[in-house]
Amino acid sequence: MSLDHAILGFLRERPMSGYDLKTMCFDGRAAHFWTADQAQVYRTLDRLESRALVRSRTERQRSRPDRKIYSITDAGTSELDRWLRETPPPPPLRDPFLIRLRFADSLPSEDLIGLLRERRGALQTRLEALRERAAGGAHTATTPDRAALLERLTLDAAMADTRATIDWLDDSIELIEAESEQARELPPGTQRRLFAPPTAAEGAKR
Amino acid sequence: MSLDHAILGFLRERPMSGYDLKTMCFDGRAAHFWTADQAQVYRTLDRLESRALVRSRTERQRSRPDRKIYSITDAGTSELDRWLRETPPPPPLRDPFLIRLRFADSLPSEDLIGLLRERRGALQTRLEALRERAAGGAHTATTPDRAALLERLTLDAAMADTRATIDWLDDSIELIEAESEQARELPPGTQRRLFAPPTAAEGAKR
DNA sequence: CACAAGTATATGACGAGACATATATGTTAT
DNA sequence: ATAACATATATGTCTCGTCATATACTTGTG
Repeated sequence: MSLDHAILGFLRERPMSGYDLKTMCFDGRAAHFWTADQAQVYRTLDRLESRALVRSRTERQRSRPDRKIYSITDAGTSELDRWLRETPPPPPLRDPFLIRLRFADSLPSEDLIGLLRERRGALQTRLEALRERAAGGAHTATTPDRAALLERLTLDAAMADTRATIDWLDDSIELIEAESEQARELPPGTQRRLFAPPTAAEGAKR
Repeated sequence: MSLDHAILGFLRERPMSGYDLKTMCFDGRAAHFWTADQAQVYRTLDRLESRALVRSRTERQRSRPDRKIYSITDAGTSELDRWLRETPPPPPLRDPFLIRLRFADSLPSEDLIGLLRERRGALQTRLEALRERAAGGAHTATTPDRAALLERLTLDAAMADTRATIDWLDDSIELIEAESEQARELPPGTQRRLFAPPTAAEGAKR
């Protein structure tokens, strides 16, 4: 259902072809909060048209394949506005990386830390890409344009999320390093232990 | 694939039935990073057994339905350890709420802000639940147990993520309020504008 | 006594999403 | 020349995940 409304949203801004939606939107402006497969975009457009939420006209091009330009209908606009007011509960968090981490106690400490550092690197790269997009973005906080502000906020969300995860990884690496030090000092059997704060990271925020 | 390995991970800790996996793990200890439908758990166990990664024995109970207790095989343990070392790129972010936000410029400011506040409330509730779980958790940062530490880190991840999103929502609400003030002062046509920092929130962190 | 809830496993049906492949044409690079 | 690439749409197929439903026994509640 999400993809349906994402497409309605983009088509309300301007009519577009499936190709445009895929390349400009789901591989571009929306890539940091929603992606979509090409096949899925076309099939969703079909379905939306059959429900009369969008309509299409074929645009003939010289020396190019025809384009099917979709535009939103009044019914589509109503449906979008109705959907915008819904407040479904946030979906449960699901992160495959946390599955890996949760069961990685069978790995040597070095490998485990390597795993976390690798992930950190990937997220750092992602964060830099997001920052570049934000810098080049339309709404550099001066346009009194609601849509541009909201687009900017979606980028902020992605950046906030990525940065928080990086910080968590840094804290986690430290904790694991401290714990593996400790294990070296106190070989199995010796069950005395050093003090460590409540896994740090968890200050008295909010 | 993720569910396969989550199940292998839990079964490596101790043999369990599908019912246990569903109620204790995917509705309990793992719920903050992975969930699974009951039907999917049983079907995945079937598949893992047919691949000889787990085996089952039927435990007869008096005055209760039989239980099929699954345990991990050597092949299962190898597969889990192999998988643990994989470093796939982080999956693209996907957040249905951000679709809604992105296209919510057709809503009146009050409704838009209501949407954000509602979400904030839901996340605050989630955060409190996570904090309780963390407080009651096994690893209160004193056990020198790698598995308990890693379990704790997954909770930290969920809390960090949730808190970051709440902070972002607070910043966003402020920005939208500021913008809608501004719009009231400068009715359409009047294209002068007030100063606003680069959507705040984006300090010079990291 | 009826009914709901807890324990326990299983199947049918469907939608969402990913991947591969097919088709057609023109331009650009090797 | 030929291959690769960009433009443009479409279909087949598969996995993952969700929802509904079926079965069967027991305990607790009204």
